[in-house]
Amino acid sequence: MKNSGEALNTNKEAQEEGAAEAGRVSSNFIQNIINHDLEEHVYDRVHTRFPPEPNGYLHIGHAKSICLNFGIAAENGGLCNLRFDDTNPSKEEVEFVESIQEDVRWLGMDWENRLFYASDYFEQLYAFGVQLIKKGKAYVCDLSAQEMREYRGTLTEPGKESPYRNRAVEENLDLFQRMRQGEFPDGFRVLRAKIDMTSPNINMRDPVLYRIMHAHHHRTGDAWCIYPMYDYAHPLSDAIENITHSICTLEFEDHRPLYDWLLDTLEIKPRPKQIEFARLNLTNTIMSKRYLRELVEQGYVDGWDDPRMPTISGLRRRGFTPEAMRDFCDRIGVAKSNSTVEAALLEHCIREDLNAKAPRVMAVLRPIKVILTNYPEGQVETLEAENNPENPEMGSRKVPFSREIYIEQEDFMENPPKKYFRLSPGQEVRLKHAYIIKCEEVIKDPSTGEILEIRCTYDPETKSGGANSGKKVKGTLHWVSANHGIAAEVRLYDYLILENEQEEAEEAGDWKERLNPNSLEKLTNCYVEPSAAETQPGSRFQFLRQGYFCVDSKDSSKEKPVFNRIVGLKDSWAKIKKA
RNA sequence: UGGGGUAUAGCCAAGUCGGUAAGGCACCAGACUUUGACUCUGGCAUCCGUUGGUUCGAGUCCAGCUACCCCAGCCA
Repeated sequence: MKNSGEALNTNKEAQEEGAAEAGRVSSNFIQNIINHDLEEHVYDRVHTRFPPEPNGYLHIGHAKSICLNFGIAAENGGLCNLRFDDTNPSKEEVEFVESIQEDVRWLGMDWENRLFYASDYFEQLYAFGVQLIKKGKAYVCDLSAQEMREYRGTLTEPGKESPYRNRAVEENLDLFQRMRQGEFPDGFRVLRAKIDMTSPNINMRDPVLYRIMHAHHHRTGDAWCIYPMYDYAHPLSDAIENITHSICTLEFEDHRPLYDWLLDTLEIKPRPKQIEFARLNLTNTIMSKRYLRELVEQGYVDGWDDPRMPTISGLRRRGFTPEAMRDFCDRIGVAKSNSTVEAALLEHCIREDLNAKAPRVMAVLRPIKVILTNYPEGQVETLEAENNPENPEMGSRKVPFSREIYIEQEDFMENPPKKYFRLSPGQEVRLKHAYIIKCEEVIKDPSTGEILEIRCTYDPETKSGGANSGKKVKGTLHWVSANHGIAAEVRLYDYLILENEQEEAEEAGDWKERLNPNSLEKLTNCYVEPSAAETQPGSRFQFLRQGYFCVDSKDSSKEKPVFNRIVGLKDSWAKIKKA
């Protein structure tokens, strides 16, 4: 048996290990509270929970909460439960309990054998209700919803007491039991806490604890026709699971007095502590469940897992890694001020992760043909190409080279501006892993002026890795051999929402006006080098000089590979061009 | 005119007993470069919403003011 001193020590060690692993000292106000609680022996352990309602798909805001709850537990040698807050059957579905588990697992979190449902506690919750009635702290109220609203008062005016407030305990007990029995229709009566109708905090004006709802519950079926409210079920579920720190978002701050009232009234001894933090806001996207649903239902996107969506499933399909997501959640921090994190930080996190992991490959998205006039017809060379300069252990691959190749349209300009390092008439560039070539002639369609092909010569002395490969040129281009390239589709994603700096009008409904009409660009005439086509859905690459791409998990096939752009590479040329 | 919160750089965010403003992203400059990437180096708050006060000393303590967010579901 450990004494509390040892337990504390273990916690501290775990915390230090966690911090060391992360390479930084984790410091946020929640950890400070926990440090204090451990030192003062308010608790001798840490137990958190992630409590989603299964009424939709998880998004990156939930990821913040998941990382926080599981992370805080891990850093303090504690535990974190996954609990479905399924107290409103009219909104909840098994489809969501499944997708939520998939998403939490994908993020790398392990709830072990601690998967719970608030609905598991319905019987206990009912018993607590009976206790409250017996203590004279709850009563059955017959006011209609409309009447109750009127009795509640307003933000500035106190409410008034319900005429049913002083019913006898026996009558309340009888009525509550008959509510459960299904004797009354929906909305006919409710169970209410008896607190204070004049409280300046509206949540304390005799809040509803139970409502009648003849609805089929995804787990309890038709066993119940009364369902507990969040404010009632949550603190008690926390207590039942021996949660120490119940972390939720800011809008529940006003509910904490009720949370505490319930636990104190029921004399639950080491009371779990509710702590509120600011939810995540991200630029260039929307996070509200309602708006996300509109995007899906009104066809602005292809579904909840559309790669442009901020849902976990969307980000996963886009090609984000769990590691990058966790890193992001670490970096944004946890505090109580409403804030909006720039999308650039998320992009940085995925770039940093993939820079180390993703094999390099060459792909031409908007091809233009280059003919090497002095390269023997029919000859094919197999060039050696490193897979990742950041990580030599990733080895190398073979890339076929021949007389006709494709390069990127934007890598050639007939009349280049200053500082243009790429191909233009008379200029030399290196073809990555291959030779230096020189542009000799531009073939155009005589009627339209469109460039049909570029004729170049190559310098056989400059083969990469060869004795004379040291020659320096300004530019290096990626390319794909015309006869060997695999045709592919590439989907370029951009922000869903455009931020207009000038207009400060950010009223609730106007997000649709900021929808980016170009959030998806499909390129169907792309060529990737052969090695990129022999892959599994979900595998990720860096397309040299372009960005990070992921084989689409739904639409890609052997015959026609489909790649999603996860994020582009940083592009300082784009900045120079603009200036 | 009620209650609960929050204000530190363009964006996040540390700042524990009051001792002279961490870190990251973004941005700028340079080095390196067979990816205009990566990496590296340097720069980027005389100042902490504001006005006063206490103090040898205030982002931290006190008082006032201002701005923004949340709350009147039988949603969570």
